[in-house]
Amino acid sequence: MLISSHAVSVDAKGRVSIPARFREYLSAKYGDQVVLLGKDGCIFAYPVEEWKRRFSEKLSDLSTSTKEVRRTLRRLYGRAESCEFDRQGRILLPAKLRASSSIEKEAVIVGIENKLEIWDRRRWDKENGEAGDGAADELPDEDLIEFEF
Amino acid sequence: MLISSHAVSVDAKGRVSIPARFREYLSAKYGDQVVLLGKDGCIFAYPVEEWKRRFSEKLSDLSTSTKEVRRTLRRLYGRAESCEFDRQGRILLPAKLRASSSIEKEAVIVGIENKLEIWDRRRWDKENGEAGDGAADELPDEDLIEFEF
DNA sequence: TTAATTTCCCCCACTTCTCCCCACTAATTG
DNA sequence: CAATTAGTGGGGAGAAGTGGGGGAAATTAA
Repeated sequence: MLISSHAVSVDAKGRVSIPARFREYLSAKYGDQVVLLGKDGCIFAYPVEEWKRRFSEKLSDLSTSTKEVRRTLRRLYGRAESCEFDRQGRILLPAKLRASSSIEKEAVIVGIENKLEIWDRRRWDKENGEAGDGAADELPDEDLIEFEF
Repeated sequence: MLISSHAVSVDAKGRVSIPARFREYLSAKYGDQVVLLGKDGCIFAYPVEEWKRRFSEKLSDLSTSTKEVRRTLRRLYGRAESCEFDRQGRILLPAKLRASSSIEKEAVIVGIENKLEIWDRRRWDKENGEAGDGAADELPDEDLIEFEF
């Protein structure tokens, strides 16, 4: 299971190091290929098997006979990017996705169960960080969480 | 699995470079021959085996005794074009198909599971791009996707 | 049948980008 | 505190994308 967040830097070539713990888990369980998808102002990184499970498998049997289905597939696949770890355990974030998620020099990588999210650090702090406004108290009550998400 | 979109240029002779990742996947899995078919204002490119799987095999079983079936086959096969990669990994888009899909100088090639789509860049941006209309939010929610189709 | 024209495809040259490798620094562990 | 691992950064080789020249093949015309 993936969990926790790490601040990392984005180098001039647009690469980010995937924290070792995440990488070990991903490689062992899924292999080195991940699928990136810009969403919610950040980048989702699915292990490719996880992507297939969530999307391909559900969609591949669907008839493509309606225009609406073809359109949805286009948007989903067209915005995704497949990429692999380099030998240093980094991935290259395509310029397109960096732009759409405002990621420049500092990023935050968050492990969420079986995918990663990659955020621009400022945006992460602003939207999800624990700025001194007692945000910690805003965490959902465990007893309620199962109904809320 | 094919995934992601790439902007490419169309040269004066009507050729487009198929991005290396797509080409590798296609050649390894299917060989070098693809079948082009104009549809939805773009060009669909099926690996020939995929074409056969989708159409030939399903249709050859059908009786050709009805006029309606014969007519459908005529339209499908009549509009399709077979072509191969050249040594530089490019394909020549027949003028007919370029015209019907408005492809001129800039194109976008999209990998969608097991086929490619080739779009005029402007049309792609307009119909499927992420212009600031919050289009990203239109992506299907993973959890809902199975119920939507 | 030959000549003229067009189409297509191979090859080459150039630019850009990707990824490997190496080196350095920071952090972690024993 | 030493030793190992993790993260960061850049140089450079090779691959990928682009565009054009030229020749072979096919088509059309004479």
